[in-house]
Amino acid sequence: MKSRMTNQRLRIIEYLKKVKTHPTAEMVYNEVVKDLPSITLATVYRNLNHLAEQGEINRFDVKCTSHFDGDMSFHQHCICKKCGKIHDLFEPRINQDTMKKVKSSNFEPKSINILIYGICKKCK
Amino acid sequence: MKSRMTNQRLRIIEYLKKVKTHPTAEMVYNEVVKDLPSITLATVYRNLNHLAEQGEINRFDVKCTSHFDGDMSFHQHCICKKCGKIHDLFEPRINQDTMKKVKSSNFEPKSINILIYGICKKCK
DNA sequence: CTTGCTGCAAAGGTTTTGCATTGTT
DNA sequence: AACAATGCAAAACCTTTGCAGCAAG
Repeated sequence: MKSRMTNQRLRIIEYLKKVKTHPTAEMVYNEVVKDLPSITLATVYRNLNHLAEQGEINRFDVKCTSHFDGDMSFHQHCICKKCGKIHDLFEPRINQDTMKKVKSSNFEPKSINILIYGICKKCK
Repeated sequence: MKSRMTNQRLRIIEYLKKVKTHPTAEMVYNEVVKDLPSITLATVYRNLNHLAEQGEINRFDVKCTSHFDGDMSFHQHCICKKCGKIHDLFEPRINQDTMKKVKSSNFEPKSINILIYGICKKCK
């Protein structure tokens, strides 16, 4: 099936590529609805799923909630168990090494999610 | 609060330490209920949460569903986008390196989840 | 005997879906 | 003109919670 670029999809992409947070579907909705008052959560979900499917954005799940990341560069996510904040760690080597090992195990990787749970420096 | 070892908890731990799959709460329930017919899903959830909290088992979320792993050794999970199966990859170095980098960034890690999405060798 | 744990049932939160309509290409 | 995408409302799913009774320490 061929993709069509709608206003809704465009705004969602723009927003995700702009922010450095890792918003949930609802957070994306809350932002995008400011410009497109008629958009619905269902549309946001359908677009996020579509974009993740296409490899345009990254998704990772924390406690039964998906988070979306417009930054497709190799990095990691540190999730604080106390405050819940998600911090980026930029160590591309780790993902590259993982890629290499995975490939040589005969698994064809499409995306890699590295999540570290713990306590952030503010909370400790 | 002090932990108590109940029959329910014991069976759940035994099951998770034994299997090499990465069952969801429902899968754990379906197994454990065979021995303990009166156990409920709620109890399974409460125990899984408790055990994960205590660092006795590992949890990772895929598509709004938690999976639990009794194997606490450093390894990675490859998730096939076609058949949904989760395969283990044993490359402890990757987790060790990640640990080191995270610590030097001043984040105190408790657990690390490395999830690789892609296509398994059977499916391609 | 204290209080953590369980079973039950109900509720909460996130995500998906059917359908008629709209809007891209 | 095709058919992908949308809005709306309802449903599907997974997970948590309040409460009274039970049982481990």
